[in-house]
Amino acid sequence: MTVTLADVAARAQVSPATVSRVLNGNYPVAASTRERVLKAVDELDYVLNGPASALAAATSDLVGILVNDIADPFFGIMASAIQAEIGGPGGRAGGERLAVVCNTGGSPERELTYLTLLQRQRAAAVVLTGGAIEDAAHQAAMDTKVRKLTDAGTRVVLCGRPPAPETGAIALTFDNRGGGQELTEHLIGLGHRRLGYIAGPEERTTTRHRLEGHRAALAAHGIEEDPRWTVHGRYDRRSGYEATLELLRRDPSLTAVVAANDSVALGACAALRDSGLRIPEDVSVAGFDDLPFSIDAVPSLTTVRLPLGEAGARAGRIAMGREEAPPGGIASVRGELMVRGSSGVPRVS
Amino acid sequence: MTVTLADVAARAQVSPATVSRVLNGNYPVAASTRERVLKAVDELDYVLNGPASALAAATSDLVGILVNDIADPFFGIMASAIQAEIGGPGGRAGGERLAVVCNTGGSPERELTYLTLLQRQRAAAVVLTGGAIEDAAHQAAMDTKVRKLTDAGTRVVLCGRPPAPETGAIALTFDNRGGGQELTEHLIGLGHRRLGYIAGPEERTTTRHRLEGHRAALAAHGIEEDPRWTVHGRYDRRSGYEATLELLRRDPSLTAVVAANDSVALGACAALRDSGLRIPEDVSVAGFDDLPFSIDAVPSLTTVRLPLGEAGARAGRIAMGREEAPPGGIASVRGELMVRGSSGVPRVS
DNA sequence: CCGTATGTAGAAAGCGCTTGCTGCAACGCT
DNA sequence: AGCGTTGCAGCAAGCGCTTTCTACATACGG
Repeated sequence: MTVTLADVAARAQVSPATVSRVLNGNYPVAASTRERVLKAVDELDYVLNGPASALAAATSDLVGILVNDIADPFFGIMASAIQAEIGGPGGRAGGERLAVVCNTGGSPERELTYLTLLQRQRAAAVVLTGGAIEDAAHQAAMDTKVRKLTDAGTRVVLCGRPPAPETGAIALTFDNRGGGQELTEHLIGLGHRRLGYIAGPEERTTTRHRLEGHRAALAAHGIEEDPRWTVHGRYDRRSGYEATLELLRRDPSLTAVVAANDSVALGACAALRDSGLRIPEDVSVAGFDDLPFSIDAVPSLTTVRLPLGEAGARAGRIAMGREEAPPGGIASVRGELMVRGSSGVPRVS
Repeated sequence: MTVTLADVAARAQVSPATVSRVLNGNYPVAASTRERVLKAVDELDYVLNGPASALAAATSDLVGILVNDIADPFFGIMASAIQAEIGGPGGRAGGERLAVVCNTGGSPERELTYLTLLQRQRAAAVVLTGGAIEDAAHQAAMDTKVRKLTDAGTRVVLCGRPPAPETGAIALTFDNRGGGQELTEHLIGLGHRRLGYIAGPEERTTTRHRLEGHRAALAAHGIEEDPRWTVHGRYDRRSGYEATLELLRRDPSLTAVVAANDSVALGACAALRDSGLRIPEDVSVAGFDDLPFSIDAVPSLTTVRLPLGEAGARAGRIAMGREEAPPGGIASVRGELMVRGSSGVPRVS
């Protein structure tokens, strides 16, 4: 059978208690004893029984990271940063923490399920990333679940997600509204007056915030928005392609298209090109997020850079208690406007 | 304190054993009793203690998925497919399986560490994705570790990774050699005779296999390879950009550049463009993998499509024992040549 | 030289669950 | 009617750790 603590203890001629203490390093053990134990551990190739340890200690080394779509670099970059900060030494029992990412696929049910699963595993912390779903019932369910986790001592931090008051969770929100506004103001500054907007799925907070920023910019410059100028889609390229065609059909005189994110913007570029329009001479395009591929687009994409890596790292540190939580448990992270080749002055009409 | 099985039992007026059996559903329980138990579970909002359960049952609901780089869609797509197949109902204790992805960042040490961590958690299965590192010591260490896992009853499957004989792991390998050969033959068929090759990191099996395929194609057509035509880099765009510049410096007369993967190919396109060369009129470019963004490149990328999603799904099913392992525990998955705009007949020199 | 503080190790009681075995009705068979 | 089945439920023994409490040296101050 597998080697147990007792086997190690026998071999090192000490009690199981001592072995446990050496491994956990939270109790004085004489250097000579420690050495003997470590030697036995090594010789027997002992691997701690995680469940047993977690049961006895009432907490585990597991940390969960929830993402909407693991195939989307937006989440991949964030998850990578979080995991880098969380994983590694520092766990219990002389071990590493096990930072794991869970892919919800954007489904509210799976989101909840994963939370339950992590609760069941007695996870040490949980980081939730990405925009939330604006459904009252689901949000309420999430909030109670989160509350339960924090009550049980699991640290919960939200990264790029709106705060959840009264749940004990710490939030690092992206200022999507501000970024959206700045982006559209840039376009307006170039002279655009007829701007199409490809929004994300209606039920996501991110979608609403970016759109609100866009509208705030229009309003600030006295531009009256034509209802035909906004189309809702998904956060992917395909959707951007189709939405752009629809936009063009509704109003061929648009001089700029603002997309919900970079993937959508790429789709928009393709659609424009396929429609025989040049970027930015005929139509300017703008994205959001500044994912790595955005700079490779031809022309490269004007967008709002979100500090995904930095925010993720910070969220990770907070989850580990290595960095203080922001005052009030809420911090807003700003994006940075990246002006590149896909936006230019509008054609004279 | 938290609700335990005993609390539920008390409330339902049955023994803890019965509650456990209802939850696990692996033992006959009278319908009326079951109902009473379920009601109590619901009323008390009971969440199973995972560690306790895993300890007693000597196995857990955890399934690990190891990836080299979570921010890379190549792995994201595969991980997503695997997770979709593995997660969800079917776990023990009326529960879901917890499919988690672990980001090794391509580091051999972290790869090993994660395996230990998963072993410690008594994971039910582990899926390893991506090419392996060609370092004898590391491979030996990995093999013993894997052997230990399979011996302990953890199913291990390799997805897009070379087989590890004698370890008990099941392998679903990508035919990188065949794909690489087919790709280069396509270029040769168009008339190219001077082909640059941007390889991945030297120590990865994937790199070697793709390069071998490329060389096999050259050899098959009697083209003698100039050593200046091959450059090694990383699997990212940046690397592709720099490598292409280097290639151009070494031999400006190249008419085609074959890249280690699509990201590298994108970088190559950018470098060529920045050097005033047209694609494919002046230089043809080819990638590998066919990630979603490849079709958006301008011109769209000629590449080899790897069935990432299908392979991942299959790996997931095998890991769950829901699909039979291939004969001999090894299967090779072929890629499909996608001829698109980035490859054309060479300019007349 | 004795009482007390100090440093280190062991004994043992769980942590909350699973499961082999036992117990007991109710049932059907001869 | 007697007895082996069958169907459900409970008992209790762990699973392999952690941790409190106890025990024993040794060191130290008065």
